[in-house]
Amino acid sequence: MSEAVLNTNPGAQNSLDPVSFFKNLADETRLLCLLLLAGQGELCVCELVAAIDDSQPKISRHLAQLRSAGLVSDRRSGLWVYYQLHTQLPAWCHKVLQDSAAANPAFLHAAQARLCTMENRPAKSCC
Amino acid sequence: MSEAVLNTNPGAQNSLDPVSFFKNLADETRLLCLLLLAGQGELCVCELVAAIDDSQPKISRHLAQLRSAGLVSDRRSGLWVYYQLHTQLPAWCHKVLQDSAAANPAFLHAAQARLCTMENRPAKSCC
DNA sequence: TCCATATATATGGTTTTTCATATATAGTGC
DNA sequence: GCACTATATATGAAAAACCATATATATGGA
Repeated sequence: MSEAVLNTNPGAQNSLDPVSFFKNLADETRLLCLLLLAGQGELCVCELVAAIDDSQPKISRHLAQLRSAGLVSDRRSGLWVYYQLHTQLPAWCHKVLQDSAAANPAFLHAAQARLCTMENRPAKSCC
Repeated sequence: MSEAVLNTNPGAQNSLDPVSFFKNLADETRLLCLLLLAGQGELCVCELVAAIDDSQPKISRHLAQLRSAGLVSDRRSGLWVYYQLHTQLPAWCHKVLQDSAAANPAFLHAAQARLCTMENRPAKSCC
């Protein structure tokens, strides 16, 4: 999967213009997904659904948007699809996400708490 | 002017939530305004109109939105109204703007060039 | 089959843009 | 001082474009 690419030439990673990038951050659901992924490394859809406490189609749709913009990549493992920040995300985008997460703990707190108390988490993840 | 404030208690500056912040950056006109202001310090409306090369009402509307969100402040000097990044902008927001400007020279280049060759600039500004 | 995830369609809502006009200040001549 | 004109900026209202959500349905692996 994850056929979405930032651009066709694999070397340079400059096709993500700043306006598109910020458009993707300008939604609570997507920003939560990105900042949670920035902190946790990799999460499957059901973990994001539990953390953000919203409907599965809604989360899935926003993840698809982030994927087609090249901000995240996905991999399937059995039933679950895991998302992470795209490894080829430009450095400045990564920095913006890290800085935003660090500067806004209150924005992430509830979601992180729900993630940590989630029952039957599929992976060996943290917390 | 500039009755817009980030919040009512003058001390803490936390009322700007990250989603609202990024919504304000998620538009080409507004992002150009912000990044130009981040680089130039202070610009009047007519300079921004010339740099961005768009209609005056459009620029004015977006500036009003940025002002009411608390991202910029304005002061009138004679006929001209000068805008700058709000001095009480949270540090992480300032950082995001600086990093974005530094990482995306191509996004700003044309506007900066138009600004520098602008005729009859009102102020003693740079270039 | 069941479960996790993705997608299609319809709909409601928000954002953006444009045009025309209004307001504010400055300058000039009287 | 007052009237008139010019320039800079702001705003009201309507149209257009865009975005997000819900429901229902589909897909694909175990």
